[in-house]
Amino acid sequence: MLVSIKDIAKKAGVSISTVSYALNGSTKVTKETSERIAAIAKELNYIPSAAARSLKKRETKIIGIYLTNYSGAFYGQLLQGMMETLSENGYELIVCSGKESHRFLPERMIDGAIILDATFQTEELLSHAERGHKLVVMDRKMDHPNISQVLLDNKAGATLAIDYLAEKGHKKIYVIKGPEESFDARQRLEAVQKAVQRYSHIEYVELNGEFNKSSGESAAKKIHKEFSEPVGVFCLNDEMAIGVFNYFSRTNMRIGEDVHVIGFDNIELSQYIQPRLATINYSKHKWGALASELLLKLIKKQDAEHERINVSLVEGDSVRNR
Amino acid sequence: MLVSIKDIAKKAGVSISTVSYALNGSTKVTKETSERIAAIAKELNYIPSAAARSLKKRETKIIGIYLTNYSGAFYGQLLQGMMETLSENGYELIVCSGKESHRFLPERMIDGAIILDATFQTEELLSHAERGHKLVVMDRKMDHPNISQVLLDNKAGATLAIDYLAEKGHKKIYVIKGPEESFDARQRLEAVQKAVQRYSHIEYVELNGEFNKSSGESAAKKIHKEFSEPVGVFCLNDEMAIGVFNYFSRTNMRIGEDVHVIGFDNIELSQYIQPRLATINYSKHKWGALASELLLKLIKKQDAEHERINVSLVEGDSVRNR
DNA sequence: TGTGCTTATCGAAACGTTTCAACAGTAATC
DNA sequence: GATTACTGTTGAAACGTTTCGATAAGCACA
Repeated sequence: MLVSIKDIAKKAGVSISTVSYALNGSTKVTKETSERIAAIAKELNYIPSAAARSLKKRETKIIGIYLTNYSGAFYGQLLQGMMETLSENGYELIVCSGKESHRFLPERMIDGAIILDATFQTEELLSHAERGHKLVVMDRKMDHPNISQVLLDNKAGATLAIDYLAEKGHKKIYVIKGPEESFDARQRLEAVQKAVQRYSHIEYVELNGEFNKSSGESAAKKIHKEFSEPVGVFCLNDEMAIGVFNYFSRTNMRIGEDVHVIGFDNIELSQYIQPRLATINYSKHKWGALASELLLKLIKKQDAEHERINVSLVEGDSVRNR
Repeated sequence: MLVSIKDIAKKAGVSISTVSYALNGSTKVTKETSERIAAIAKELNYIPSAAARSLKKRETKIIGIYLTNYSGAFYGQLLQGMMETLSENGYELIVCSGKESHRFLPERMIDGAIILDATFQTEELLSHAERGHKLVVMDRKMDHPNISQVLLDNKAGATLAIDYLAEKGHKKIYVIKGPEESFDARQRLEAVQKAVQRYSHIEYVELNGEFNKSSGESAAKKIHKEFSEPVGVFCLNDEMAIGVFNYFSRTNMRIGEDVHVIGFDNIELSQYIQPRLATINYSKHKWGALASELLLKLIKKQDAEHERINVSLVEGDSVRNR
């Protein structure tokens, strides 16, 4: 027996509409009754039903964040950034992951969603936007009045990394790529290819990677096999760089001497490993917060906006002069 | 204009109840009409309204997880563990954090909640349980038919740590405590006090800590000031141990020689810092998964259960023989 | 006294489901 | 041929809100 607006109405001797208006702070209802109703509501321990409200108002005050997996090292900070902005504005965050969850976006009448999940087809997202759903994408470029985007400046980051290696005198550079599905990986790789062309004397080799430690290790193994002179290695994310560290720690080769490594993401770990990993930094917290802000704007019927998160170089002893 | 069950009914020339039964796979409705309805539903691009269903059925298929903050190092794995079990069973996970979110538990008619948030008062939780909410607590002991609990074996862990230090010949042991609100911190401290009594020759000192890096650093500073001979330090979590590492890396004292450190949690970082941090390990993934399982059981009207997560010692060069 | 205006309150419909009880229609049983 | 039992379908109420349009009361003014 949930206590509803109806019970309050009965006890207060008014109609349910009055109660509804009162509880929602409408100016129509007189201050006197309004206070009386509030008192009764508290007394009866009234709790509004979010479901009923959603049904009627066609809004849920819920935002969905879609991730592929969140064991990844920086999702914590990302979520933290989102939570802060969202909860300040009365929204809650629902975290969705896995194939099943796609169903969820339309069914829940979620007010909006943030996408960081390559398993979504762009057409799928487009059709949601077409139906009026508000989206923010963090993992692809899209152009639609219901879709905002906030992307990393991957190009600048990758260029920074290559320049750094070149500047330190490296003539042979390996790049450990990311998964084909990842937008960030593709953008970073593209920028690398462009950057490397500017240095005609540099020998440049691409290796496959999957943005996780074990693929970093496998790549490192290949580098080890054909090793003859000091090389630079740009890992398209830090996680793989850790894998490279792991591999070479079991050999007689030294990071920062024989193998010079730079990563991307500046995850927390990177500052603790020895030697400190050079990498490309950006604020995950800000990234999440900005995505949320854009989404809230979009929900308030404002226009789609496109933002970019700046990146910067973090030097570290994992890269030294050749 | 959302397409509803009503539109399907009209198009199929049947009543809305038949459509509802058909779509829910009731055996009452004949296979023939059932298929016809399904076809029409697909054709019209029908999407059920979760809000309407929730309102009527009084269930949401949403589980809430309440956290204080999730930038903490192990929340990723924890959430991952939860997500897996929950989504297999058709539930979604809504992550709640911050004072505001307390309101959320009753309003959303969430089917159940997992609590890992010391800012909840135990009485508050009790009253929710009393109203019929299903809860799993991971951060306190509670006994109620609607509340299951799954706790770490903090006692065993803390004892393991002290024994390890004692075994390595340490005669002076510092303990860096956790925040007073934290159940885990309290349990660990209690066990430490008990364990230390068994070694009458050990000098034992408590220092305050807040489970974060900076409080680890402050504690380290104190240790540094009164330093005269090699000491053992048990940090009640790894995060603070990292703080201790940070502090001493700026001094001329060496971890594993002058200061011997053991932590608790075995966060990912711990295996990468130099020297490897000795610590107490347990599976965060399993912890999360088990909590979810218990909650699902509870929702299916089964009894409350209490489970315990085992811990084990991870040796590391941050603790050596004295 | 009647007209018009404002203000506080109310009734009722609507949101999209689920599900109980009722209902025909057919088949089975005596 | 009457009773019973089952089967597939239906109507209607209910879940707890919001909100539009109507209504009544109060007041000022002519």
